Amino acid sequence: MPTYPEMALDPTIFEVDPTIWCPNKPIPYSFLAHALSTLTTTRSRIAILNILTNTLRVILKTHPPSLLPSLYILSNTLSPPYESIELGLGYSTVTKAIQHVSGLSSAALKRLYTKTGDPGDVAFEAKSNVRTLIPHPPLLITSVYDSMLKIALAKGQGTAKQKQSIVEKLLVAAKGEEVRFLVRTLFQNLRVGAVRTSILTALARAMVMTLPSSISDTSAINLSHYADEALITAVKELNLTKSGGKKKKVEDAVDPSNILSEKFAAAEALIKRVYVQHPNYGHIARALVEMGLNDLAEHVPLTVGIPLHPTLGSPTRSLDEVYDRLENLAFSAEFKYDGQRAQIHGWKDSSEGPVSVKIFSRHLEDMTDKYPDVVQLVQNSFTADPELQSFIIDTEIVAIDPRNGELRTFQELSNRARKDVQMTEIKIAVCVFAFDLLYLDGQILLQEPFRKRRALLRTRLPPVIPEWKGAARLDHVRSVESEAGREAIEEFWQEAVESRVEGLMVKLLDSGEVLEEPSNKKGRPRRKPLPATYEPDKRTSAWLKLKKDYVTGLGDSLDLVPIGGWHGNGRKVQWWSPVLLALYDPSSGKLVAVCKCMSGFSDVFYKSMKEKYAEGSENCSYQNIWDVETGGLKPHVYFKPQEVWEIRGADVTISPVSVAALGLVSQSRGLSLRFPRFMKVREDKNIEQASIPDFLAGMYRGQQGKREKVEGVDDGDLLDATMESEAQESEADLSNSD
DNA sequence: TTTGACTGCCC
DNA sequence: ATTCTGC
DNA sequence: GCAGAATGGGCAGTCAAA
Repeated sequence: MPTYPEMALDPTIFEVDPTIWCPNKPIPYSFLAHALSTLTTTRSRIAILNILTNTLRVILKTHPPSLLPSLYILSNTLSPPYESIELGLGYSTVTKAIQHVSGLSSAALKRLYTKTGDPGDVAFEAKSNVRTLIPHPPLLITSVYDSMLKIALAKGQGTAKQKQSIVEKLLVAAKGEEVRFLVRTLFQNLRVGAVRTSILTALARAMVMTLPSSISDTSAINLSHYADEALITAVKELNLTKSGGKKKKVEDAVDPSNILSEKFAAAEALIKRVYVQHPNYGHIARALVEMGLNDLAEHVPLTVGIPLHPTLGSPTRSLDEVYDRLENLAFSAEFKYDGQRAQIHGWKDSSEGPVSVKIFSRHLEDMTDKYPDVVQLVQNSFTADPELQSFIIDTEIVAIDPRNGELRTFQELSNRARKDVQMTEIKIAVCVFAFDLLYLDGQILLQEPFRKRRALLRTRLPPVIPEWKGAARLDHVRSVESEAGREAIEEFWQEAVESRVEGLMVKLLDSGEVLEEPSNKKGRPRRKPLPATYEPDKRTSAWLKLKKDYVTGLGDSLDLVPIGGWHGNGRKVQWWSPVLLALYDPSSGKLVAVCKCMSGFSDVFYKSMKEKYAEGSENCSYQNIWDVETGGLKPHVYFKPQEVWEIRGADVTISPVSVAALGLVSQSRGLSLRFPRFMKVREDKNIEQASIPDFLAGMYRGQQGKREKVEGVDDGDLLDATMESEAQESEADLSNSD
């Protein structure tokens, strides 16, 4: 194994040695493992970016074909998100393989797991005692990636064994740190403090400093993107002397480190912008390796049929906060429906040609197969408007009652089949609530203000209610504009609270300026631009999500008793996480588990919890000695019940594992909580004063009671007998005995 | 053939 | 999804 | 304020075991 350099150096000081391997020889996986291992030694963002930048520079300089597999391994993916290639293995298969290769018992591995809280660390320790007799050729970055692909592509009977054997071969060949990161990669949880954003930042910096060795003809290259030798040397000298003496005052414009920073910033912005509009490392790596940073955005453009990262909203806790943040700028308040985010692409390659449709999820998975009814709807829109050539819309797909369009729950939408769905087999009807238009007839609209995008959406893609009741509908989200006055907005919010939507999305209509948050006390307040453009991948302040769940006194709040816990993973390895929580059932005097909870605890609270319920103390047992009912939830340890916590959730759900309130709503299923999180300790309550099953059942019924018609389409047609009976059946499934 | 463990992905 | 933490 | 990490309920789909 070669001796690897110190990776955390400032990139101007780090020397890329092109002879570290034979020129153009594939790069050993041990190099990547070395880099990943170095990453885990620091939490400094600067150091992390240095390590990643230097790693990618070495790859660009010595073996550009290794760039793409390296990007996949670093980002814990195998393919672009919209091409679903999944490993299909997890704890069970990998643990079996580790067991087989290390020869350790399953109990010994469990002990290691409890101690380290990381499967990679378990494998590392397990294998550290194993002496391999036969020397193995070194693993290569490319060969590791190819093995992963092989695992992912295995299909059908007998594949579990096949996958396990590939994993075992990898583990046998892996040495030292390679074992740790190989296993973390197989678990798709690298935990090195760097995910997509850092990788893209480092890729940009690496490109600025290192022209890939694959670009031989530099005459066609615009070198202004890059830092030349002289600049790098100048910054290096500054960096080397900086620590010793005082930095000499230089004009900003000629300060070499400023010039380099600016080149970095420009390349980072470019690569990030390109990636979020066209999230495909393969296309980006190819363009970079062949043509460098030149015209990257033109080589890898936003493309109909390839998803872009959606804009996200910032959580907001009250209407007051909304007005505080947007001041007097015009906004639209929209219903936030409880369904599934969907980015829908529709296009014709020629005016007579067939219509192509793709439907992508919030995380850019291709779910076209799940919604043939929506595909049909889109195709009909093209038929209805022969002028239409292409579009990308942002929508929420919501389950509806096919008879009248009433909204149904998220849980009902979840019941839809996902693969190879045939039109004739659809059981859950949907409405597509469109709220944004990103692309129309070959024009990218991201830079247009929301008011304009929305106007185009409304005129070019009008609502559709097909004749057949089970067909997908198209509608626009219901909204009220700030121009209608605060009272109208309050009223609209009230309507949202009382109906089956999650709350409101408040969106800036025109680009403007707002007061910057007074982050440091002495800085005087400044105006900061707030664009109303579509910002892929950003949690923007121009979109505020106001969920009733966030607003104090509106969400569902329960007082529950902690009755057990699990050993935490990763950074929570020394604490109990998650914690099992229970209702108090006065009729039996027993505590009944409702849900697990891991959100809302501060580190300080975790520490005190671990002290109070210390392993081996009288408050903590491996057996269920306090006789609590946990249903399908089996914690590692049981707590002596003694306190009450306020727990908040967004909804009450019918649960396949919970036995809380069993028999009150359904004969066979209990109730649980969606998005549970810890609010505070109820010092004033003892465990007999915790919430009871009747209370939880009442909350569930309250939710079900909200059946007002809330969407905008009016529809008084006759009922379709078939769909009606099906709808009632599915409702019976959910809300009553089964 | 049915059941159940496991995985991936919605929120 | 939600939430907390370090930079 | 960003970036990262650690996890929630619950569904369909896949494959192995019963």
